[in-house]
Amino acid sequence: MKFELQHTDINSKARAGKVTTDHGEIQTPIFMPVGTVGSVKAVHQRELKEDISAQIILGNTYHLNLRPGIGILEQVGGLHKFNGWDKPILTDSGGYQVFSLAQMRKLKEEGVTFRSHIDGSKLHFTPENVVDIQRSIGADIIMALDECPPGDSDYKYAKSSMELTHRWLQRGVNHFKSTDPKYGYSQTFFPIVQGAGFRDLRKQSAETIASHNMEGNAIGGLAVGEPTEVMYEMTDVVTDILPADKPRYLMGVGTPANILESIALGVDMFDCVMPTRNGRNGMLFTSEGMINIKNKRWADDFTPVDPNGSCFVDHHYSRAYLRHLIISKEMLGSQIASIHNLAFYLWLVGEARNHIIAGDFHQWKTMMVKKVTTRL
RNA sequence: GGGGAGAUACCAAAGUGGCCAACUGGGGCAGACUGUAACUCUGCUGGCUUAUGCCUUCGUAGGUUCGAAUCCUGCUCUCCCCA
Repeated sequence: MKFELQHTDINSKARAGKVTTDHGEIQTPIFMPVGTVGSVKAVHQRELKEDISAQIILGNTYHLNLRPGIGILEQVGGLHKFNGWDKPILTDSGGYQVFSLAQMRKLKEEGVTFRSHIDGSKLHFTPENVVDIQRSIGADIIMALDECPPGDSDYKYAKSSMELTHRWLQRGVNHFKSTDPKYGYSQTFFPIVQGAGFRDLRKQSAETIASHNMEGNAIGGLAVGEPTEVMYEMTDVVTDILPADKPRYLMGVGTPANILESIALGVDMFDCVMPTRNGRNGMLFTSEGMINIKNKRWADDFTPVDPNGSCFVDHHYSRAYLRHLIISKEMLGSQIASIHNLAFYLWLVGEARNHIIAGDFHQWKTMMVKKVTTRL
């Protein structure tokens, strides 16, 4: 993987860059649609490419390991072959499941044991075997196994959790360096900053992560219950330390406003389930504000889903029709809403990039944050 | 023509003397959702007003009772079975 830093904003820490992988280039800042089980829910690959202009998508180690299982993925030659997505794929390590499936896991120095949410069977993840699994999945970008502690963790817990993540990181890096890609293209490995809501821990973690000198770095453990200002503050602290010549990935974030603010703080890569999940639940993000399409006021609004939108569904369908579909729980509703939201997210980061390059990012962002947080 | 069952809030359906403004589900109206256990979850859904308050409601008209959606009588309507 290669990263080229192309422009840096004068009035903020925003950057425009280019990541190059064996599966193609990624223009940053970028948003990466989440496809947990190898599928961006309700969206097919041609739509991802042509309507949404996605440049990279996510998969998840925990979920893909359960289904279809590593055997199948190795047999077919990796996830790209399996799901028909020939652009880059990044896989999360299962660190988020340490947080989201907290009731069904046990943390130990060695690793983490999950109770499968599907059949209750035991799964053991270590910093080493999640590298193996991600190599088998064929991810272009492999994430380190981390512990993602809740946003309201106290200092003592946050510190010991961070230290565990750091020890795991060393093991993960060692293992990554001693193993090879399985399918003939290169894979890279991103470590993850932790430290919950504490500046000194975040600082310490960012320094530790940076010292491993990997090709890119991630910021984890944010947007997990802490106040938004804390999230920005932590991001700010961390991006001051992480090297400028490597991409920075803020994991799991976020709302359109979160993304704009974080771009201004020097983040290059984002992923979030919000455009897809909230879309399925009837929430649309647009350049003029947020729409709860289930609200009665849209029942007879026969204007386009998003007149400013860039993709087919935005102009082909009306708000009234989309509301009808979502309320009737029709699959097409989920599809339209997901495609629209993802296309908007990709448009948003693309515009951010254009404005960074043009030099007026800061004022554009200020205006855009206002719009995007409006409720229509 | 004979016999039987039933009418409860927008719909369906519990409740068969006080704990009933009335279970529950659907529908409706809002809200939530941030590295996806999520096409999911939460709240409200008679009126006034928001209170340990009042008023009006369980087909309809009366009655019994301290007290009725619940018991009795008349009426209206619906459904099922047999002719």
